[in-house]
Order: sequence, then structure tokens, then C-alpha cells
Amino acid sequence: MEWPLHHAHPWDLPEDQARAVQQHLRHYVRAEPLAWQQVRWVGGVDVSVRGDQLRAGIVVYDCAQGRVVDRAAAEGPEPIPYKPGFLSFREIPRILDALPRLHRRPEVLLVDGHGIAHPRHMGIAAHLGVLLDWPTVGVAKSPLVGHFARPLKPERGDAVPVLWRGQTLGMAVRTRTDVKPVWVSIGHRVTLPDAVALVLRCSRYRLPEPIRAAHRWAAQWGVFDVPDGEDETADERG
DNA sequence: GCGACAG
DNA sequence: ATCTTGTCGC
Repeated sequence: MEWPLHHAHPWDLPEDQARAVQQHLRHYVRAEPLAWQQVRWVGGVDVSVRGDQLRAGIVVYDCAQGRVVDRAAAEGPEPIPYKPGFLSFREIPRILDALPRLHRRPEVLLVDGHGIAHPRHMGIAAHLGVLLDWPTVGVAKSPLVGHFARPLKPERGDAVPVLWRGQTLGMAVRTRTDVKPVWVSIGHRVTLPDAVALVLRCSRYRLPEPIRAAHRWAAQWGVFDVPDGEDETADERG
């Protein structure tokens, strides 16, 4: 399955050039409505680390059936060490390796990490979205920049704007009562309210099901194929 | 200058 | 991210 790249660029860049790439790409982010009520196939993207190796795991979660219907993975050496603000340069290359191995095209991708809630508005979800020109949402487990507009209520469903330098960059969302919130921000081609609604719709626990599944799948080293009999034949018979 | 800092 | 047992609570 093809995933054409837009605004492609090198990945092995010194920090100042990586920063320049981010400053450039931020201008291509678009906020568009996404009919989240009608979305059926939601992608989950995550990367796991083992020693000096990275493994990207991508799943396609069928909201109608409530299960994973496709998955793909890719492994490779650690490109650069982790540096706050430059996560995408470390993880996206492996994600791009895994994507073409999918059989099913997700309508939107939920990415483990921030979208535009980033010092230069170029968190991993925004970066991936612009490269693919495909809808993406960032779902992070901890903040990178910004502060709450008001305290967050303990009940599932509450959400507060995350403000930074006079702008709303995302929302802290309580996906489960009495559990630490997640930080949701747009990646590309979605609006913030739609992103929050979608995240809530596919969350049973703290993290959305597609990301939970991608997390488990990314940690399953050495396997790259789809789960047996889960997708190919059904896809061909449409 | 100092502290903070997704995964 | 990863290294890791038990433990508290629904």
C-alpha cells in the first residue's frame, strides 16, 4: 500500500538543521474537520526501544468490530539518541518503513506523542501528518510545553485547553475517571475538537485502544506480518 | 544563567 | 523508552 511523501527531507541532520526543518514544515499543518462519528478504521502508531534497536508498530483498529484488523512493523538501528523536541527524527524513519506493509488504509492515525503541542509546533504527530498529508492526532502521556487553562475535573470526558504563549495548542483530556489525563493535540488535517472526540470515542482505559494495541505490537520483536487470517482474505472478498 | 524537557 | 515485585483497589 502506497504512502506518497510530501516535503520529504533528510533525517540524519545536526540539531540546528533539524530545527530548521521543523520551522519550515510547521507552515504546512492544516486544521480540517474530520467526521469522527463515521470513522471506522483508526490507526495506532507507537515505537519501542530494545538496546540500540527501534521497532515501529502500526495497527489498524476497526471501531465497528472493536478489534485490530491489520498490523505492520519495522525494526532498525537507533538513528540518533533521544532529545526532547526532536522525537520525530528518531522514530519517523522506522514508522515510514512499516506503513507500506499495511493492507488496510486507516482513515486517521493516532500517534503516541504530541502533535503541534511542541516548541515549534512540530511534534511527531504533526510531522508525520504533514509528510503523509494524512489526518493525524497526537496523544501524549505527559506534557512538553504549555499549562492548563483551569483545573481538570476527575470525571472521564472532561478536557481543558493547554495554553502556551497565548495559544491553545491542545487539550488535556480525562479519558478515564480518576486517572492521569492524556495530552491531545492536532497532528494534521483534523480540528482539535474532532481530535478530542475521536480520542474519547476509542478510549476504554487511559490510552485509546489503537495506541494500546500499537504499544503491545511494537514490543513484539521479530514478527512483522498481519495476525493470521485476520485481514487479507476478508479484504479481497470485500 | 537556570530549570524543564514527548518517547 | 527500559530496568522490574509486590501491592493496593475495583
